[in-house]
Amino acid sequence: MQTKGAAAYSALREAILDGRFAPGSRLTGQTLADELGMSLTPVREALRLLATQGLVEHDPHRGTRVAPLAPESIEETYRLRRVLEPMACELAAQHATADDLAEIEAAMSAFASAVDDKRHDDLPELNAILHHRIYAAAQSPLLLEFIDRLWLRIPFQAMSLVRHQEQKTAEHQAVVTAIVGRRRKAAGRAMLQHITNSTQATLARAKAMEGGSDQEVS
Amino acid sequence: MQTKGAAAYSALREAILDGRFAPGSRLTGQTLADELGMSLTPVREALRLLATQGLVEHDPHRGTRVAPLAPESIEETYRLRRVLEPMACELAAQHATADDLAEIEAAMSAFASAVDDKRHDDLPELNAILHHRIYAAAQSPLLLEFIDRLWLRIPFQAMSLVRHQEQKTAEHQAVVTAIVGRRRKAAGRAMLQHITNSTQATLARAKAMEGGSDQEVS
DNA sequence: TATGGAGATTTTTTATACAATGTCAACGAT
DNA sequence: ATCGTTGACATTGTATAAAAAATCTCCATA
Repeated sequence: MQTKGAAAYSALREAILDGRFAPGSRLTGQTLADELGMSLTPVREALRLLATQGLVEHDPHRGTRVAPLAPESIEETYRLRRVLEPMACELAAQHATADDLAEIEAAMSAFASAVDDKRHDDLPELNAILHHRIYAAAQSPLLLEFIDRLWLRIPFQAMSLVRHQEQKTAEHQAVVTAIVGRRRKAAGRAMLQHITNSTQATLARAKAMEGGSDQEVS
Repeated sequence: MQTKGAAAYSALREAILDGRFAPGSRLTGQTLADELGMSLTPVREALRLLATQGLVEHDPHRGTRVAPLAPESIEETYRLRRVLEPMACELAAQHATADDLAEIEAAMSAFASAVDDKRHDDLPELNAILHHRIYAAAQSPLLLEFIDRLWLRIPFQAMSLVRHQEQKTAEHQAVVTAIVGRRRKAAGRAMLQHITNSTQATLARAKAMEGGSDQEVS
């Protein structure tokens, strides 16, 4: 079983990304501890972790509040994604082991099947797994960690808007094919294209719902 | 007065970077608490913070140990530096405020003066300040954090080898001039050149001293 | 001799109690 | 009437103690 600190962390993280806490609202330790059915200590730990990841802001002796996630921070996230994730794909095309490739293709099939079967609820998870496996194949732990940090800032939630899934599948397939074929530059270009397309959709959607919290992912 | 958690953090951080704890050695909470003259709680907090920054590794119920920085990770560090730091320079050229530019030029002068006066001991510090101010001007907190992470992996220490300081000054000056002149691409190129040159020196030096710990920086 | 496990020990994790600090409202002075 | 001060209150920071988990030791057994 995971530690309570970890449990508190994921619970709070999910709650914040789901928008269950209004941005800027205060998070008092004891209250959260009561709600989560645990003591103050693990809750504090979770809050400190969230603070280092920028999801909450903490001032000594003054408390922690959920970070008001500015629209420009979404832009920042995607700017970094456009640089780091294609880079990871290039490295993956160079350095992926046979095992890596097998896992990537398995994740690709799983995603494609879910699209075919219209299992829309599974898509965010499968999408995340596919991306993560690709990046892991780059054999660059620090780069992987940075990318993970970026993904922490992408709220999953509903992800109910499942239009264009066929296009996303095609884009994913292009990336995977390039990596398996060891075509370094092509892999990077394909991922850049994929992210650019997603960005368009996300920013448009974010603007449309104006302050709404769920977004297009991947 | 700062909180004890913060005090513990900086104390441990400095100790680790100074090499006072051997990489891979175990950091047990109670022991550290005794040495620092405080209780376990703030020490734990500090350790968690250090873990998010990659200076220590933490496994649940198994303890935390100082991260063993692998030699191949030097290469990884520089690969990411070559991407992220030029990117930050481009952004700085676009978004730096008047205050940012003033601080950058002040840091530039300070570095140049130190070179002229042969105050070699001050150079690593001044170099770090200059770089950091440039990156801070990019107005991209997350990018700044990533770059800080990279710099954590560059051991400072001796840095006694102070050859080529005139060249480094010239390279710095080129970056600063481009940023002040709002020449985005030129700023990125100049920094890339600077880092590439440093990389050559660093890797050569690292290979030469084979396992030695101090390196050419910037 | 090698192996496997029960108990002891160490270390981490969590809970609870206490201290320190900041906030806010009521009050008084200018 | 406004501004500053004081004190009660709420909340965070720290210490200490108890609980849980992992590791280690050592002996019995194959």
